[in-house]
Amino acid sequence: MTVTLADVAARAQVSPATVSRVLNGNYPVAATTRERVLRAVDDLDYVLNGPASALAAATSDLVGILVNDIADPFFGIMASAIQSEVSGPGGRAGGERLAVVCNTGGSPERELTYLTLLQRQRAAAVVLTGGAVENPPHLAAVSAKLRRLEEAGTKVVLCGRPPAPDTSAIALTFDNRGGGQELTEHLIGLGHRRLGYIAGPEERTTTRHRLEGHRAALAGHGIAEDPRWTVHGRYDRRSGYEATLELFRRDPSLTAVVAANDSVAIGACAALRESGRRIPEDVSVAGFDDLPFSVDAVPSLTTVRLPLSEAGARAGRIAMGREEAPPGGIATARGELMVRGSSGVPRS
Amino acid sequence: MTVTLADVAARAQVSPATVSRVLNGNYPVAATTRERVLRAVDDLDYVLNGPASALAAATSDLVGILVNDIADPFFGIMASAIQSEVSGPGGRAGGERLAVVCNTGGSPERELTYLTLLQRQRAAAVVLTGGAVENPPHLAAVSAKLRRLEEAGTKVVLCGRPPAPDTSAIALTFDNRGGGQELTEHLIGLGHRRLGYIAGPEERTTTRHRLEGHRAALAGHGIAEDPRWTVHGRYDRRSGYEATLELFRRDPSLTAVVAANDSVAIGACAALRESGRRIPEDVSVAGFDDLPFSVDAVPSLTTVRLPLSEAGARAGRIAMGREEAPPGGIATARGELMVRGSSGVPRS
DNA sequence: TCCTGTATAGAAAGCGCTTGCTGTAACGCT
DNA sequence: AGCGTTACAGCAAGCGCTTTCTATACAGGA
Repeated sequence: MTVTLADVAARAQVSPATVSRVLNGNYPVAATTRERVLRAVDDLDYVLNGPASALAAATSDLVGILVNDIADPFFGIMASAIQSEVSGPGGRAGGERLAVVCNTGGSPERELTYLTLLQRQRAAAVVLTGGAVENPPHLAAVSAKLRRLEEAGTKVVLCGRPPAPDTSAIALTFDNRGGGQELTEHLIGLGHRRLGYIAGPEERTTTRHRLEGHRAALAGHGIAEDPRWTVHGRYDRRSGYEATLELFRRDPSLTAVVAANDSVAIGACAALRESGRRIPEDVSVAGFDDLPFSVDAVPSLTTVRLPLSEAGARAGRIAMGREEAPPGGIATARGELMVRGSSGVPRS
Repeated sequence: MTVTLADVAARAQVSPATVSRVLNGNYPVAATTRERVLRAVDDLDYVLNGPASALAAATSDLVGILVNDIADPFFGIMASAIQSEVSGPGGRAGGERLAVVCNTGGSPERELTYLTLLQRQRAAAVVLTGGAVENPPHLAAVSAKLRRLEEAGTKVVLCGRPPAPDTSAIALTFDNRGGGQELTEHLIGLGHRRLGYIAGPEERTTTRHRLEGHRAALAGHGIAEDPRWTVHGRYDRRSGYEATLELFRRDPSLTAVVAANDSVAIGACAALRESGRRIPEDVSVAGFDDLPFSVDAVPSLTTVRLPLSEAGARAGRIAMGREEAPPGGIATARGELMVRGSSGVPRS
């Protein structure tokens, strides 16, 4: 059998209660006794039984991080930042909290399943990252779930995600709308009037907000939008590649392509190159997020930088109660326009 | 208070034992009773108490996945594959297992801390991904930890990592040595005789094996290696950028740069471009891993494709006991040389 | 010297679930 | 009719910890 608290107690000649107190350090224990207990723990290689401890104390050291796609650096960067804050300051996995990343794959069902699993584990906190699916029943289901989690004492933080109605979840959102608008305005400023837009999956807040920003910019400059100029796809390179082909099949006269995110933009670049169009001489391209590889694209990608790491870190700290929640429970971070080589004046 | 099993039992007019059996489905229960219980569960919105269940049953549904850097797609892709297998076939997060990704940041201490945390949670399985730190005391500590985990009934699988001595951990490794050799041989075959090598961090198995392969290729073709031609760095873009500058400062006559991985190679490309060297006309570049963005680099990157997703999926299945372990507990996957635009014949 | 206060340790009652064992009908067999 | 089976359902004993409450010892004050 594995070593139990009682074994340690026996070896240290104290009661189990004392061992527990030494381990938790939340009750005065004489220095000599503590010594003895600690040595016994060491001698026996004792490891606390998490479930038993969680059951008795009605608390747990699990913190859940939900991401849409763990293979996407967008989420990886946020998750990494959240995790390092959750694991304790100083970068050590101290504080002894187990930060766990759960990959929903963007599926509403899996999102709910993971929330239930975390609820079952009585997680100390849950951080949901990235855009939400905008399907009303699902939204309601998630809100209900979050409410129950909060009732059970789980701290809920949303990172890069709009507020959840009827919950007291803290929301750290990105100004996707403003970023999208600024980006398109940059292109318009360069002289572009015929802009294709490769949007993300439908029914996603991120998709909608970025697209709204784009359209606001067009409208603001009196540019009538052609419905052929918008294509929806996934948030990946492949999708950008295919959507670009489709876009130019529909209207070969486009002078710019705005993508839902950097991965999509990279795919768009590939498609343009293969079809013999130069960037940015023939067509300008813009992305969103400013992921690490974007600066290395050739030409480097014009995009909107989102403070993923900062937001993640903050979300982690709030989840741990180490930072106060923003007033109103909502904070919005702006994106920063990064003008690089992939955008230029259109060919006349 | 939250709803307990007893509450459900009361509402369904059965004993707690029966409710437990309905929920676990591991004991015959009359259909009508089951119905009644299920309805009560639904009515009360009951969620099992994980810790209590784990304590009583002495098992848990937690599966740990250790990665060096969650923001790096290399690990993201493996983690994603592992997780989807762990969460049950069909992609649903069914099977009700909580696959948790733990980010060690490449730190030996955090690796051990996470292993202890998982041991504490009595994890059902643990998958360690990526290269190991080759520091003897640390190696021994990890092996000891893995042994204790196994004693406690935790299944241990290594994915993309060499076998752990004195444990019965299943190891799914990559043939980094062979891949490195093949890659360099490709370059030599093109006519290169002066090759720079940007290695990963020292004391890492992955770093060592890839470098060994490179050197084996050189030796096999009678090319004497200049110590100035090897620089160590981190596994990221930045490191590749700096290392390349250093490499050409030391020896401007190099005709090829082989990088520890694709991110490093991308950084190398940026440095070369900025210093006015064309790829591959002036200098050829090669990476390793074939991450998704590598094909989109300009020119696209010559590299070695590793079956990350396949290996991860297999590791996940083995961890779940859904696939038999390979004979001897070890399986090695070969890399596939991907010749693309970044490598060419050297300028004469 | 006696009493009160302070510091420390122990006893024991759970936390909410699982499961071996013990009923107890209903059924089919000889 | 008698009895072994089968099919469920319940009882109750933990699982290994935490924590409240109680006990003890010693110090200091009156």
